[in-house]
Amino acid sequence: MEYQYKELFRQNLVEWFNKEKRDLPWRRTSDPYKIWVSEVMLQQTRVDTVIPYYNRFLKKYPTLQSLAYAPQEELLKMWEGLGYYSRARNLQAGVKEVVEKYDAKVPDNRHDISKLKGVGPYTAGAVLSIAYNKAEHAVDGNVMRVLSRALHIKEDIALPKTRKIFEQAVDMLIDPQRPGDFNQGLMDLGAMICTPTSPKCLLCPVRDYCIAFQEGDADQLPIKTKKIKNKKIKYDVYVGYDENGRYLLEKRPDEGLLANMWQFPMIEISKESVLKSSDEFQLNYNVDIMDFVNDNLLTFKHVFSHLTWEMNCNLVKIVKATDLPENVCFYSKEQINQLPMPVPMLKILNVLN
DNA sequence: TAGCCGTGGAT
DNA sequence: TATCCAAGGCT
Repeated sequence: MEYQYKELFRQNLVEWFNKEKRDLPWRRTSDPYKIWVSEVMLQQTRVDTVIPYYNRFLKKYPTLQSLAYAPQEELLKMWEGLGYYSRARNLQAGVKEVVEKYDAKVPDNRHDISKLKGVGPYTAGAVLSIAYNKAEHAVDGNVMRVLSRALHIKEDIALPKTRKIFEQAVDMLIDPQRPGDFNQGLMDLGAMICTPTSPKCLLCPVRDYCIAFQEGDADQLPIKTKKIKNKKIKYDVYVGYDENGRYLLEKRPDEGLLANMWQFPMIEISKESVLKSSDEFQLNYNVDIMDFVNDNLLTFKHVFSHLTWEMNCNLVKIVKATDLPENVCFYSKEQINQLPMPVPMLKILNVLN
Protein backbone atom coordinates (compact mmCIF):
# COMPACT_ATOMS: atom_id res chain seq x y z
CA MET A 1 0.00 0.00 0.00
CA GLU A 2 1.51 3.29 -1.11
CA TYR A 3 0.85 6.29 1.08
CA GLN A 4 3.31 9.14 1.21
CA TYR A 5 1.98 10.81 4.37
CA LYS A 6 2.45 7.97 6.82
CA GLU A 7 4.65 9.79 9.36
CA LEU A 8 2.70 13.06 9.12
CA PHE A 9 -0.66 11.35 9.49
CA ARG A 10 0.52 9.40 12.52
CA GLN A 11 2.13 12.37 14.25
CA ASN A 12 -0.72 14.82 13.66
CA LEU A 13 -3.36 12.31 14.71
CA VAL A 14 -1.66 11.47 18.01
CA GLU A 15 -0.97 15.13 18.78
CA TRP A 16 -4.58 16.01 18.07
CA PHE A 17 -5.81 13.15 20.25
CA ASN A 18 -3.70 14.16 23.21
CA LYS A 19 -5.08 17.69 22.96
CA GLU A 20 -8.72 17.05 22.11
CA LYS A 21 -9.54 13.61 23.50
CA ARG A 22 -12.80 13.21 25.38
CA ASP A 23 -12.68 12.67 29.12
CA LEU A 24 -14.35 9.27 29.43
CA PRO A 25 -14.57 7.05 32.54
CA TRP A 26 -12.60 4.20 30.97
CA ARG A 27 -9.82 6.63 30.10
CA ARG A 28 -9.21 7.22 33.80
CA THR A 29 -7.91 3.70 34.37
CA SER A 30 -5.24 1.39 33.04
CA ASP A 31 -6.91 -1.73 34.45
CA PRO A 32 -7.19 -4.18 31.53
CA TYR A 33 -10.39 -5.63 33.02
CA LYS A 34 -12.14 -2.27 33.14
CA ILE A 35 -10.99 -1.38 29.64
CA TRP A 36 -12.26 -4.76 28.49
CA VAL A 37 -15.67 -4.09 30.04
CA SER A 38 -15.84 -0.71 28.31
CA GLU A 39 -14.96 -2.16 24.93
CA VAL A 40 -17.64 -4.82 25.18
CA MET A 41 -20.28 -2.30 26.24
CA LEU A 42 -19.25 0.01 23.40
CA GLN A 43 -19.84 -2.63 20.73
CA GLN A 44 -22.51 -1.15 18.46
CA THR A 45 -23.50 1.18 21.29
CA ARG A 46 -23.11 4.93 21.72
CA VAL A 47 -20.72 6.45 24.23
CA ASP A 48 -23.45 8.49 25.94
CA THR A 49 -25.52 5.36 26.42
CA VAL A 50 -22.64 3.35 27.84
CA ILE A 51 -21.32 5.80 30.45
CA PRO A 52 -23.97 5.27 33.15
CA TYR A 53 -23.97 1.51 32.59
CA TYR A 54 -20.18 1.39 32.79
CA ASN A 55 -20.10 3.29 36.08
CA ARG A 56 -22.85 1.21 37.66
CA PHE A 57 -21.39 -2.05 36.39
CA LEU A 58 -17.89 -1.45 37.77
CA LYS A 59 -19.26 -0.29 41.09
CA LYS A 60 -21.08 -3.61 41.34
CA TYR A 61 -18.28 -5.68 39.79
CA PRO A 62 -14.99 -3.86 40.50
CA THR A 63 -12.81 -6.90 39.89
CA LEU A 64 -12.58 -9.90 37.62
CA GLN A 65 -13.41 -12.15 40.56
CA SER A 66 -16.54 -10.22 41.52
CA LEU A 67 -17.95 -10.63 38.01
CA ALA A 68 -16.80 -14.18 37.39
CA TYR A 69 -19.21 -15.75 39.88
CA ALA A 70 -22.08 -13.27 39.90
CA PRO A 71 -25.60 -14.73 39.49
CA GLN A 72 -26.61 -14.53 35.84
CA GLU A 73 -29.96 -12.96 36.67
CA GLU A 74 -28.22 -10.17 38.56
CA LEU A 75 -25.75 -9.72 35.70
CA LEU A 76 -28.52 -9.44 33.13
CA LYS A 77 -30.31 -6.92 35.35
CA MET A 78 -27.15 -4.79 35.31
CA TRP A 79 -27.16 -5.04 31.51
CA GLU A 80 -30.91 -4.36 31.18
CA GLY A 81 -31.59 -1.78 28.48
CA LEU A 82 -28.13 -1.96 26.92
CA GLY A 83 -29.13 -4.56 24.36
CA TYR A 84 -27.18 -7.41 22.77
CA TYR A 85 -27.48 -9.35 26.00
CA SER A 86 -25.23 -12.19 24.86
CA ARG A 87 -22.40 -9.70 25.36
CA ALA A 88 -22.97 -9.89 29.11
CA ARG A 89 -23.02 -13.67 29.14
CA ASN A 90 -19.92 -13.92 26.97
CA LEU A 91 -18.09 -11.30 29.01
CA GLN A 92 -18.72 -13.23 32.20
CA ALA A 93 -17.58 -16.48 30.57
CA GLY A 94 -14.42 -14.77 29.36
CA VAL A 95 -13.76 -13.21 32.74
CA LYS A 96 -14.25 -16.54 34.45
CA GLU A 97 -11.74 -18.13 32.10
CA VAL A 98 -9.20 -15.41 32.88
CA VAL A 99 -9.63 -15.99 36.62
CA GLU A 100 -9.35 -19.75 36.38
CA LYS A 101 -6.92 -20.30 33.52
CA TYR A 102 -4.77 -17.15 33.54
CA ASP A 103 -4.49 -16.51 37.27
CA ALA A 104 -6.78 -13.47 36.97
CA LYS A 105 -4.42 -11.72 34.55
CA VAL A 106 -6.03 -10.60 31.31
CA PRO A 107 -3.82 -12.05 28.53
CA ASP A 108 -1.47 -9.51 26.95
CA ASN A 109 -1.14 -11.19 23.56
CA ARG A 110 -3.56 -11.55 20.66
CA HIS A 111 -3.38 -15.32 20.53
CA ASP A 112 -4.67 -15.89 24.06
CA ILE A 113 -7.01 -12.92 24.45
CA SER A 114 -8.76 -13.76 21.17
CA LYS A 115 -9.78 -17.15 22.55
CA LEU A 116 -11.89 -15.52 25.27
CA LYS A 117 -15.63 -15.53 24.69
CA GLY A 118 -16.92 -12.32 23.20
CA VAL A 119 -13.46 -11.05 22.30
CA GLY A 120 -13.18 -10.63 18.54
CA PRO A 121 -10.47 -9.01 16.41
CA TYR A 122 -11.51 -5.46 17.35
CA THR A 123 -11.85 -5.94 21.11
CA ALA A 124 -8.60 -7.89 21.26
CA GLY A 125 -6.70 -5.09 19.55
CA ALA A 126 -8.39 -2.39 21.61
CA VAL A 127 -7.52 -3.98 24.97
CA LEU A 128 -3.98 -4.86 23.88
CA SER A 129 -3.19 -1.39 22.54
CA ILE A 130 -4.95 0.67 25.22
CA ALA A 131 -4.20 -1.37 28.33
CA TYR A 132 -0.89 -2.96 27.36
CA ASN A 133 0.50 -0.47 24.84
CA LYS A 134 0.89 -3.19 22.22
CA ALA A 135 1.10 -2.17 18.57
CA GLU A 136 -2.03 -4.08 17.58
CA HIS A 137 -4.71 -2.97 15.14
CA ALA A 138 -8.25 -2.35 16.41
CA VAL A 139 -10.47 -1.90 13.38
CA ASP A 140 -14.02 -0.79 14.05
CA GLY A 141 -16.55 1.22 12.05
CA ASN A 142 -14.81 4.49 12.87
CA VAL A 143 -11.45 3.25 11.70
CA MET A 144 -12.87 1.93 8.43
CA ARG A 145 -14.64 5.22 7.78
CA VAL A 146 -11.61 7.39 8.58
CA LEU A 147 -9.13 5.29 6.64
CA SER A 148 -11.44 4.69 3.70
CA ARG A 149 -11.35 8.46 3.28
CA ALA A 150 -7.72 9.16 4.16
CA LEU A 151 -6.38 6.34 2.01
CA HIS A 152 -9.21 6.39 -0.54
CA ILE A 153 -10.12 2.74 0.01
CA LYS A 154 -13.26 1.90 -1.92
CA GLU A 155 -13.83 -1.67 -0.85
CA ASP A 156 -17.30 -2.46 0.51
CA ILE A 157 -16.99 -2.25 4.30
CA ALA A 158 -20.17 -4.31 4.66
CA LEU A 159 -18.22 -7.37 3.54
CA PRO A 160 -16.38 -9.17 6.37
CA LYS A 161 -13.30 -9.83 4.23
CA THR A 162 -12.77 -6.09 3.76
CA ARG A 163 -11.68 -5.70 7.38
CA LYS A 164 -8.34 -7.31 6.55
CA ILE A 165 -7.48 -4.46 4.21
CA PHE A 166 -7.99 -1.95 7.01
CA GLU A 167 -6.05 -4.07 9.48
CA GLN A 168 -3.10 -3.97 7.08
CA ALA A 169 -3.53 -0.21 6.73
CA VAL A 170 -3.42 0.24 10.51
CA ASP A 171 -0.39 -2.04 10.74
CA MET A 172 1.34 0.33 8.31
CA LEU A 173 0.25 3.55 10.01
CA ILE A 174 0.20 2.73 13.71
CA ASP A 175 2.54 4.60 16.03
CA PRO A 176 4.72 1.88 17.58
CA GLN A 177 5.49 4.16 20.52
CA ARG A 178 1.89 5.11 21.32
CA PRO A 179 -0.38 2.52 19.73
CA GLY A 180 -3.17 3.10 22.25
CA ASP A 181 -3.29 6.81 21.53
CA PHE A 182 -3.14 6.13 17.81
CA ASN A 183 -6.05 3.67 17.84
CA GLN A 184 -8.15 5.84 20.13
CA GLY A 185 -7.23 8.86 18.03
CA LEU A 186 -8.70 7.18 14.96
CA MET A 187 -11.86 6.43 16.91
CA ASP A 188 -12.24 9.91 18.37
CA LEU A 189 -11.56 11.44 14.98
CA GLY A 190 -14.29 9.25 13.51
CA ALA A 191 -16.70 10.16 16.29
CA MET A 192 -16.01 13.90 16.46
CA ILE A 193 -14.69 15.05 13.06
CA CYS A 194 -14.76 12.38 10.39
CA THR A 195 -18.45 11.60 10.95
CA PRO A 196 -20.64 9.45 8.67
CA THR A 197 -22.57 12.45 7.34
CA SER A 198 -21.24 15.99 6.94
CA PRO A 199 -17.64 15.35 8.02
CA LYS A 200 -15.99 18.45 9.52
CA CYS A 201 -13.00 18.39 7.19
CA LEU A 202 -12.06 22.01 7.93
CA LEU A 203 -11.40 21.02 11.55
CA CYS A 204 -9.57 17.82 10.73
CA PRO A 205 -5.96 17.52 11.94
CA VAL A 206 -5.05 15.20 9.07
CA ARG A 207 -6.97 16.73 6.20
CA ASP A 208 -3.71 17.62 4.42
CA TYR A 209 -2.93 13.91 4.34
CA CYS A 210 -6.42 12.77 3.37
CA ILE A 211 -6.82 11.68 -0.23
CA ALA A 212 -10.60 11.99 -0.10
CA PHE A 213 -10.28 15.61 1.04
CA GLN A 214 -7.93 16.28 -1.86
CA GLU A 215 -10.37 14.62 -4.24
CA GLY A 216 -13.38 16.27 -2.60
CA ASP A 217 -15.32 13.03 -2.20
CA ALA A 218 -15.08 12.39 1.53
CA ASP A 219 -18.86 12.35 1.77
CA GLN A 220 -19.00 9.50 -0.76
CA LEU A 221 -16.97 7.20 1.50
CA PRO A 222 -16.97 4.64 2.89
CA ILE A 223 -18.73 2.34 0.43
CA LYS A 224 -21.31 0.29 2.28
CA THR A 225 -23.90 -1.82 0.50
CA LYS A 226 -25.66 -4.06 2.96
CA LYS A 227 -29.20 -3.25 3.92
CA ILE A 228 -31.35 -5.03 6.38
CA LYS A 229 -34.75 -6.53 5.80
CA ASN A 230 -36.98 -6.10 8.79
CA LYS A 231 -39.52 -8.83 9.41
CA LYS A 232 -42.71 -8.04 11.30
CA ILE A 233 -44.31 -10.34 13.85
CA LYS A 234 -47.67 -9.72 15.53
CA TYR A 235 -48.27 -10.77 19.12
CA ASP A 236 -51.15 -10.70 21.53
CA VAL A 237 -49.61 -10.14 24.96
CA TYR A 238 -51.40 -11.42 28.06
CA VAL A 239 -50.75 -9.40 31.17
CA GLY A 240 -52.42 -11.69 33.65
CA TYR A 241 -52.78 -11.26 37.39
CA ASP A 242 -54.10 -13.52 40.10
CA GLU A 243 -56.24 -12.82 43.19
CA ASN A 244 -53.12 -11.66 45.06
CA GLY A 245 -52.24 -9.08 42.42
CA ARG A 246 -49.25 -11.05 41.23
CA TYR A 247 -48.45 -11.13 37.52
CA LEU A 248 -47.78 -14.13 35.33
CA LEU A 249 -44.28 -14.00 33.82
CA GLU A 250 -42.26 -16.27 31.62
CA LYS A 251 -38.51 -16.73 31.29
CA ARG A 252 -37.31 -16.86 27.68
CA PRO A 253 -35.13 -19.74 26.44
CA ASP A 254 -31.41 -19.61 27.14
CA GLU A 255 -30.54 -19.12 23.49
CA GLY A 256 -31.54 -16.70 20.77
CA LEU A 257 -33.30 -13.36 21.02
CA LEU A 258 -33.36 -11.86 24.53
CA ALA A 259 -32.06 -15.12 26.00
CA ASN A 260 -32.96 -15.69 29.66
CA MET A 261 -34.87 -12.43 29.91
CA TRP A 262 -38.37 -12.31 31.44
CA GLN A 263 -41.56 -11.32 29.65
CA PHE A 264 -45.33 -11.33 29.84
CA PRO A 265 -46.70 -14.31 27.90
CA MET A 266 -47.02 -13.59 24.19
CA ILE A 267 -49.01 -15.44 21.53
CA GLU A 268 -47.90 -14.99 17.94
CA ILE A 269 -50.70 -14.09 15.52
CA SER A 270 -50.12 -15.62 12.11
CA LYS A 271 -52.12 -16.70 9.09
CA GLU A 272 -51.80 -20.27 10.31
CA SER A 273 -53.35 -19.48 13.67
CA VAL A 274 -56.36 -21.69 14.24
CA LEU A 275 -57.34 -20.90 17.81
CA LYS A 276 -58.21 -17.52 19.21
CA SER A 277 -55.06 -16.20 20.90
CA SER A 278 -56.85 -16.16 24.26
CA ASP A 279 -57.59 -19.88 23.91
CA GLU A 280 -54.02 -20.58 22.87
CA PHE A 281 -52.82 -18.61 25.88
CA GLN A 282 -54.96 -20.62 28.27
CA LEU A 283 -53.86 -23.92 26.72
CA ASN A 284 -50.15 -23.15 26.51
CA TYR A 285 -49.86 -21.71 30.00
CA ASN A 286 -52.41 -23.95 31.70
CA VAL A 287 -54.42 -21.09 33.18
CA ASP A 288 -58.03 -19.95 32.99
CA ILE A 289 -59.01 -16.41 32.19
CA MET A 290 -61.76 -15.23 34.53
CA ASP A 291 -62.09 -11.79 33.10
CA PHE A 292 -60.97 -9.64 30.18
CA VAL A 293 -60.33 -6.49 32.18
CA ASN A 294 -58.91 -4.57 29.23
CA ASP A 295 -58.39 -5.95 25.75
CA ASN A 296 -56.55 -2.84 24.65
CA LEU A 297 -54.24 -2.08 27.55
CA LEU A 298 -51.46 -0.94 25.23
CA THR A 299 -50.65 -1.25 21.55
CA PHE A 300 -47.17 -0.50 20.27
CA LYS A 301 -44.36 -1.53 18.00
CA HIS A 302 -40.89 -2.43 19.15
CA VAL A 303 -38.16 -2.37 16.50
CA PHE A 304 -35.16 -4.67 16.87
CA SER A 305 -32.18 -4.66 14.54
CA HIS A 306 -33.63 -7.35 12.29
CA LEU A 307 -37.31 -7.63 13.22
CA THR A 308 -40.30 -5.74 14.59
CA TRP A 309 -42.75 -6.84 17.24
CA GLU A 310 -46.27 -5.48 16.83
CA MET A 311 -47.78 -5.84 20.25
CA ASN A 312 -51.37 -5.71 21.43
CA CYS A 313 -51.58 -6.12 25.18
CA ASN A 314 -54.53 -7.54 27.08
CA LEU A 315 -55.05 -7.17 30.81
CA VAL A 316 -56.72 -10.28 32.14
CA LYS A 317 -57.67 -11.68 35.52
CA ILE A 318 -56.74 -15.34 35.69
CA VAL A 319 -57.29 -18.32 37.93
CA LYS A 320 -54.08 -19.59 39.42
CA ALA A 321 -53.23 -22.93 37.86
CA THR A 322 -51.97 -25.87 39.83
CA ASP A 323 -49.09 -26.78 37.54
CA LEU A 324 -47.69 -23.95 35.51
CA PRO A 325 -45.12 -24.74 32.81
CA GLU A 326 -41.48 -24.60 33.78
CA ASN A 327 -40.10 -21.04 33.52
CA VAL A 328 -43.58 -19.60 34.13
CA CYS A 329 -44.51 -18.12 37.50
CA PHE A 330 -46.58 -15.49 39.30
CA TYR A 331 -44.56 -12.63 40.76
CA SER A 332 -45.36 -9.59 42.85
CA LYS A 333 -44.37 -6.18 41.53
CA GLU A 334 -41.50 -6.05 43.99
CA GLN A 335 -40.18 -9.35 42.68
CA ILE A 336 -40.64 -8.26 39.08
CA ASN A 337 -38.40 -5.30 39.69
CA GLN A 338 -35.55 -7.71 40.36
CA LEU A 339 -36.01 -9.61 37.09
CA PRO A 340 -34.16 -8.65 33.91
CA MET A 341 -36.70 -7.62 31.29
CA PRO A 342 -36.25 -6.32 27.75
CA VAL A 343 -37.35 -2.80 26.89
CA PRO A 344 -40.69 -3.73 25.27
CA MET A 345 -41.69 -5.48 28.51
CA LEU A 346 -40.57 -2.48 30.56
CA LYS A 347 -42.90 -0.38 28.42
CA ILE A 348 -45.80 -2.61 29.41
CA LEU A 349 -44.73 -2.61 33.04
CA ASN A 350 -44.84 1.17 32.96
CA VAL A 351 -48.55 1.37 32.12
CA LEU A 352 -49.40 -0.86 35.08
CA ASN A 353 -48.29 1.89 37.45
C1' DT B 1 -20.98 -15.93 4.17
C1' DA B 2 -24.98 -13.79 5.70
C1' DG B 3 -28.18 -13.63 9.20
C1' DC B 4 -28.84 -13.13 13.99
C1' DC B 5 -28.45 -10.28 18.04
C1' DG B 6 -31.05 -4.45 21.12
C1' DT B 7 -31.48 0.07 21.78
C1' DG B 8 -32.14 4.95 21.27
C1' DG B 9 -30.42 9.02 18.85
C1' DA B 10 -29.76 11.63 14.51
C1' DT B 11 -31.37 13.09 10.14
C1' DT C 1 -42.44 8.43 9.81
C1' DA C 2 -38.71 5.89 7.83
C1' DT C 3 -34.11 4.92 7.62
C1' DC C 4 -29.68 4.51 9.19
C1' DC C 5 -26.78 3.53 12.32
C1' DA C 6 -22.78 3.28 17.01
C1' DA C 7 -16.12 1.52 19.75
C1' DG C 8 -18.79 -6.18 16.80
C1' DG C 9 -19.10 -11.08 17.70
C1' DC C 10 -21.12 -15.53 16.93
C1' DT C 11 -22.71 -19.22 14.06
